[in-house]
Amino acid sequence: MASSRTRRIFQAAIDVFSEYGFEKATMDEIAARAGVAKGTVYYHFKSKEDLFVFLVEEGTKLLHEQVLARIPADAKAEQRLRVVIRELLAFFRANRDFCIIILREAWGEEGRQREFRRMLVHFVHAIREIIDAGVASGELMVEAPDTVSWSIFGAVSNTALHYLFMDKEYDLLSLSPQLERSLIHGFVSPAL
Amino acid sequence: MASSRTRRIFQAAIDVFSEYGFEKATMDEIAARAGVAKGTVYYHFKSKEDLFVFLVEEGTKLLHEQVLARIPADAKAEQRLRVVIRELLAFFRANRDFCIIILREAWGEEGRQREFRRMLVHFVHAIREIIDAGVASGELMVEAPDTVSWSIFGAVSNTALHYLFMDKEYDLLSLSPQLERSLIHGFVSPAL
Amino acid sequence: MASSRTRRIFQAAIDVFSEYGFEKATMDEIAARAGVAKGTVYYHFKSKEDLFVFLVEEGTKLLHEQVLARIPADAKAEQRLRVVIRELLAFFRANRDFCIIILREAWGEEGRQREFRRMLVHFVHAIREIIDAGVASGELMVEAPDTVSWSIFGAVSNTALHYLFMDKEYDLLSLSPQLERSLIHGFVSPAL
Amino acid sequence: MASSRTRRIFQAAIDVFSEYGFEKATMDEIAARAGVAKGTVYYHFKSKEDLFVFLVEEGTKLLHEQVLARIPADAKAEQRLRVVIRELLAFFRANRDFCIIILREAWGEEGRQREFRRMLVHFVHAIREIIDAGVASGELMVEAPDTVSWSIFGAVSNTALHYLFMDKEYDLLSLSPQLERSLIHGFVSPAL
DNA sequence: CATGAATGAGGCTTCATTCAT
DNA sequence: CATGAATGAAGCCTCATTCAT
Repeated sequence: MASSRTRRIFQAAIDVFSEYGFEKATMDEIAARAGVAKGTVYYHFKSKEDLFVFLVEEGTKLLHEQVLARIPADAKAEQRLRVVIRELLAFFRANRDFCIIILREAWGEEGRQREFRRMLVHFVHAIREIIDAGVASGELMVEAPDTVSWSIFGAVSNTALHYLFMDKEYDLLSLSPQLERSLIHGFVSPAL
Repeated sequence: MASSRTRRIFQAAIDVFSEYGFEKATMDEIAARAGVAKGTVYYHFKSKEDLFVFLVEEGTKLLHEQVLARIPADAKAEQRLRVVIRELLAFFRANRDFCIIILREAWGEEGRQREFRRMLVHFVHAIREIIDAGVASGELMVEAPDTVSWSIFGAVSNTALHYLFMDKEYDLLSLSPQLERSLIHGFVSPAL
Repeated sequence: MASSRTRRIFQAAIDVFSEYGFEKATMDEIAARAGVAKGTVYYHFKSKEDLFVFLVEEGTKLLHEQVLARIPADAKAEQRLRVVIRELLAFFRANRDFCIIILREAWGEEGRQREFRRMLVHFVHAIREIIDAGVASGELMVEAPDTVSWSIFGAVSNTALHYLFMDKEYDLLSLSPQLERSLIHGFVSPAL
Repeated sequence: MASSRTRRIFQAAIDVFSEYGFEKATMDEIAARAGVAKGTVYYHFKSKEDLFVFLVEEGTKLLHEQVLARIPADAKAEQRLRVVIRELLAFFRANRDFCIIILREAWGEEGRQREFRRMLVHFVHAIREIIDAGVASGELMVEAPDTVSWSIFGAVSNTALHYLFMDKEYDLLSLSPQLERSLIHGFVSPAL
């Protein structure tokens, strides 16, 4: 990702993939939005698939930097989970197009789709470790940590996706308190 | 959906769409799996898009019959939410391919994608009504019923999807107790 | 052309052919407009081409009855030419769709196109005979009777076509005096 | 129409269209005759229709250059009409295929057909202006200049078409004196 | 490094025709 | 006689990829 030419093409690709999906996106459109000739795209990326693979790698890196790396190592489990939820929403807001791509292209048996799932699995695994630690310390009570980890991820990502498609500019961060509360504490009235 | 021929083609379409996604699925493959000539597919459905539209309609009907219609009208909110979760999982198990299609093709701006979202919105709205009733009766305590409804749906569907892609035959119903518990009551140890 | 069924289909064919042209017309549309099943069309006419051949035959007959047969055998050449022009315009008015088909499909090397040209040649030959007779009697002075015959036919038919496409209901007969005069006498001011 | 490749394809298109007509012509055949791959045709012209539109534009230009621009501005009306007839025949001879296409595809309601008619209307209008001028100067005596203009055009074009289909190599220019004379002066014997 | 013309495999769709009922 | 479901050849068009400049 050295040259700025490469980056311009890459950004155009994210743009186009998120708008059309992998199959319907065309290399012509990507080249046009990047403002380069089609041959140039092929000079920097060997194929359409390759462009997509790059996306996964880049995304994994970003997810690390912008979400996982920000989880406080020494806080309590609940607090760490709250941070995950909040930062994941922030990540969605900051990388809208990219997130749409991932969540749309993760379910299937094509090579790139497995790649995307691997990335999600990796992320969910991080959630799981927080939960495991919380359980070990007696702070949390979770029978099926794997299921719970996926359901947290699913709840946050699907909800975010829904609001983004309702309104491109929706401030996802405002959902954070509600999601944190309902996911961690549930919503049955304590009184009952 | 009268003739059995029509149904055969429709089933083949679900099959192929779930395996390849809308864009990559080919009418040739659908015809081959249905065991008819390509022209026959077009005799029964006027286009690829049309086949997809049928899918939405059929799916909406199934979702109604197999999930929404089974929610007990007079039970308590918590109980009704548990049923929704359980039946949704059962629905995923019974209509694996169809569900994969929906969740994959729901996010985008194409006509069929909006159609799918409309269907999801409809379903989530049903969850929301249960929550509203529970809040009205004091049984539940929910600040943001919309967000919570989407997060329930997202949690269940994403988790189901994940397990299905890990193992086609995974018994999704076994996830039900865990999801019911963690979603409704949260998972912070009561002790703390 | 016995049964009324056959006639209904034939009329529908003229309708559709004149609207779409031979190639773009479909047997489905013809069947639909005739109010019969597609198989029925094939029961009465062996193929699309066959339907077209019928058209030529039928048209030739009509042209005979409605134009050629009305030329007074014993009148002077000029008078007979005037009748030809007038009756040809009347024929266009009465068989609008059919005439459009003929003039559109006459120029090409396909079998049916040669057939149509044969029909035109036959008609133009009738004009030529009038001219020849007029020349023989000293009434007319024509160096190239063949060329003149075609140019009369071309002038009348093209002009008619133009007005019909400007206005479906245009009264073609009103063109008759003008065409008769200008074709037979020319239009250079006699004074000069 | 810059590159020679583009021109080769265009020529092949005229060739094929004139031989088969718009509907029956295939892009495969055009590509084959141009000696390029099918994709190449689409690289230069975005659709079959587009190729046809080009034809109209190109043809309109040629008609201007080769016919209309050659009409002497200061000659007498009769002389100018003679030139129109002569140059139109020359145009038919020089652009045989193109002319066949135009006259065959001008009558119908499709977009391209209206386009072709527009072109003819433009041309006939030029004839009409000559006639109008001749009438104004007292040189001609024409009651219905519009009808006469169309009939001149129809006479020349239909006659030319007929001879071309009889003999591809027929020397159309030899028809000019006959057509000029019979159209302008009529053919009733002056003696009578 | 960059270009963009050229390619051809492959996809969607149409439609004349057949044939079992 | 009549039907309409079924067929498959054939047409239009797209687009990832290559390559000579």
